[in-house]
Amino acid sequence: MSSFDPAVTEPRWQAAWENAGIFTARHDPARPKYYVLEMFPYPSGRIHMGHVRNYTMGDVVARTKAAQGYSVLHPMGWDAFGMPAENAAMEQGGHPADWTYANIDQMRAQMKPLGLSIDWSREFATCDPEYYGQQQAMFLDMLDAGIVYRKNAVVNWDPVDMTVLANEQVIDGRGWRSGAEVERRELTQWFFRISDYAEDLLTALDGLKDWPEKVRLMQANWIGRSRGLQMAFSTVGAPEGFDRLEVYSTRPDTLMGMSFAAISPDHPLARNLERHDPKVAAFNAECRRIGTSEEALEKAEKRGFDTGIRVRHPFDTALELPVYIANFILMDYGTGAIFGVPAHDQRDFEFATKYGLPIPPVFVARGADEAPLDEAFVPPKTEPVRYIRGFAGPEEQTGTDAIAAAISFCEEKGVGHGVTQYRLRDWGLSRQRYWGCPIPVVHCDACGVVPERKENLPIRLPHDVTFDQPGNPLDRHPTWRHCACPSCGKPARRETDTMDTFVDSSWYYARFTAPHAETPTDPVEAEYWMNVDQYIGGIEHAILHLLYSRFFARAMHRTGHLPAKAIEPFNALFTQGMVTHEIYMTRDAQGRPVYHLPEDVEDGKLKATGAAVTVIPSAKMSKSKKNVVDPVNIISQFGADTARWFVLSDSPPERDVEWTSSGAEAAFRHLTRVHRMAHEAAAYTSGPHPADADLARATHRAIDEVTRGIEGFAFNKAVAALYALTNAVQKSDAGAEAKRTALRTLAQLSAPMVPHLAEEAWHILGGAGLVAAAPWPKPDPALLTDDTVILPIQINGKRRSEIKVDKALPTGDVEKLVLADPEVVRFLAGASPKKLIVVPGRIVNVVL
RNA sequence: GCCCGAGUGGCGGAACGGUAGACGCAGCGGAUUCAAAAUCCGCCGCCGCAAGGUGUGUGGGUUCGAAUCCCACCUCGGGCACCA
Repeated sequence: MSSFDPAVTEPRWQAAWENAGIFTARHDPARPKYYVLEMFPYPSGRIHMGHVRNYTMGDVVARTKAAQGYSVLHPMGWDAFGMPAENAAMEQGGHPADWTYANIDQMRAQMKPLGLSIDWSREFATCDPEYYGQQQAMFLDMLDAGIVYRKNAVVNWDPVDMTVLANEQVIDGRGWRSGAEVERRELTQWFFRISDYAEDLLTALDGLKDWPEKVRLMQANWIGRSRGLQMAFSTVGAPEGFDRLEVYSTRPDTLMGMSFAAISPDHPLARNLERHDPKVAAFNAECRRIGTSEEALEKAEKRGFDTGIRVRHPFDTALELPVYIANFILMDYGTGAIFGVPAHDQRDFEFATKYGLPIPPVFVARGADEAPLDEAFVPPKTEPVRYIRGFAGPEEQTGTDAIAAAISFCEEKGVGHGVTQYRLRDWGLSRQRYWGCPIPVVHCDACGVVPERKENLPIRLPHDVTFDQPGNPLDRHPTWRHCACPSCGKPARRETDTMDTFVDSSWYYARFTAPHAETPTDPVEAEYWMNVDQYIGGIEHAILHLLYSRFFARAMHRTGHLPAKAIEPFNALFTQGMVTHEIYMTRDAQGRPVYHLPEDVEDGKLKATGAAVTVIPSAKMSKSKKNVVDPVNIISQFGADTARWFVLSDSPPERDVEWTSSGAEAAFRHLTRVHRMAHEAAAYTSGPHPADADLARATHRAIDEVTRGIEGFAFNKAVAALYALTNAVQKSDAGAEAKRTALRTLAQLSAPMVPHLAEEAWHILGGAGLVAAAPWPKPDPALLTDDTVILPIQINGKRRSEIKVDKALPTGDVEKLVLADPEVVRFLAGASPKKLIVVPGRIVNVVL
């Protein structure tokens, strides 16, 4: 009997699959198709356990669907543009393209031993000119269709490095390299009109039945539809042209509780004032140092600057209220100006407290009297409250009703009008960086902004660039930006901004259906393969990537690149958890923490020195904490099947899984056991046995549980069912043929998870052909049900006894048996029960 | 700060509102072995000799019955528009 040696068998079966060509996606109109996609990786250079988990899950689905008779598309590619390649070029020299393609080669070489059922013939990288050229073609179509436009927007500007910084490069308001205080700068940038699709993107969420509810909720909140009042205050003492101040509020019912107005530091009025008043300029500059991220703005201490300007209250024009510039007002939302109602908004409350403004309550809880507040009173809008400073609708009403009444009232009085607003902002796609898809437009002194001609695509990135100085190398390239105007032919300049990498990942799923087409998509292939039937990736992409992809599919449809059915490109979504590991730490002489790789630690001690390590609870694997397990090492030690089996075991896929060496060893042990059992069963000689029927039952129960586990994305439960079947075969007295049959089924059911071992076992047990090509087993319903059932008996909700009854026994007979049960008799002590609840086939509860 | 999740034995977890702890890990006992490894068999929430009690982050509530539903809170994680 040969021993279990994955290092030998895994490459052998991978070669067998390749020779059979069974993973090549085939456009076969006679068969239903199934498109499985995992979020493609960024080519960092090394795969990590998170990748293994993600791709193994997709592989389980792909292999199961293939066995169930679908024509499966399961592709792989690379999200290859982005900042890390430029950072590497700056830090280590070299070129982003060389770095990226070398990383791709390494990662592909690390992935192939996993034995994934991927159609590698469809592989591409988003930095391939063949890919980004088609992206440029779509950009031009979208420009033509009015989906793309230019406007000014703020960026983080590092005044020392003279470069634009990403939010993650701004640390405590300073540039990560230069340490200089970051400024906000306005640049003219390209935008997608995603906000035009806000309503559709919101309402269509209801149709995404196979998406996690939490993702739909997060997207709905992100889009943030609100109904409110837009109105103008007349101003006193404002500069010319600012005699009115437009505000938007979702709580117009609280208008009588207003004690100030506030505008964004980027509001036109604030900008006007700062030109004449150095104090305003200084305050605004201070605000702009917070950066551009909403998180930073919200967390910053609330500060304001009294402009001296006043606004008149629309319902009491004698009342004049101060206008502040405030650092927490966003220019992008509403009109960039608000009226502050401190009694019913916590931010306004803090602001009013700080600046000594009045806090008049508009409403109080039902039955309560007006009293000074020590925090804002913000009950749910659905809760009825009593309005003491209301002006529309009854005294007692819900916030929702009061808002509607306030809008109607204001519209009647001509004070303002009801509007529907969205929090969702247009998608800025311009990046002042080299390693991205060039935006295919030309700036001509005579013709303005001119789209490049499609026949000139792709506009390729120049290779001869350097990263020895900060800023965008495209800007300082000696020749690249000089070109002829596509319209008038005179000398002109190329756009040197490139596209946000979210653009690249917003349509790769469509490109996989025809990766080498001469147009962005091939209508015939897109029609057959779209949509993605199952998309799998991290929850961190719940909002941006998925929302952008949903928008882009709509934009592609409008420009003729996708069929109507593909505007929601992902039929089903699954978001998987992270792979975590304990962190091992010691301290150096200065008391600073020093982290250690798991492979250098044994029994809580460093292998090298024997020093005890501090164990910090599990966290996401990260290089800085060194709590990483390299899949390459695991594969060389145990084989790919062990890594695959581990990441599917124990934890539910949507939750984090903690990697432990004992778990990996257990996985390996289990696979070894199955291998050994296959050999033993193959050598068995014994006739039929009465236990054969029980084993068949166990087998069919496993078919049922594993199939439901896989289809319900509960791989951990499928794994548990496979353990149970393995145990059942081991303990069974069944005859040789019955055991072989059970083990062949075990091999089939295991094949999506541990495909190499499954092939090996299938082969040993005399299965025909490849198990990867064998049809998925179906459970026999007759073998799934039991005639008798154990019925637990509760007394006052506590389990006290049980009876074994025929499943079909009428409730009346069950009641008689229950009342005769010794435990029940003992508890009743002669009395009769108050109530007797029989849930047929499940439980009995006796209420005393 | 705002939005969204998650919390069950020593550990990972299982459980249509119906026997809490399936399955795995660790641990303990036994078989096999000259011995060990490997393997196999059994036990295993906590308190208790037992009877029994108790138990799903905390505190309330709904229900014949709550890990599951509702309210409040605590802790941890994801996202916050230029990280991917």
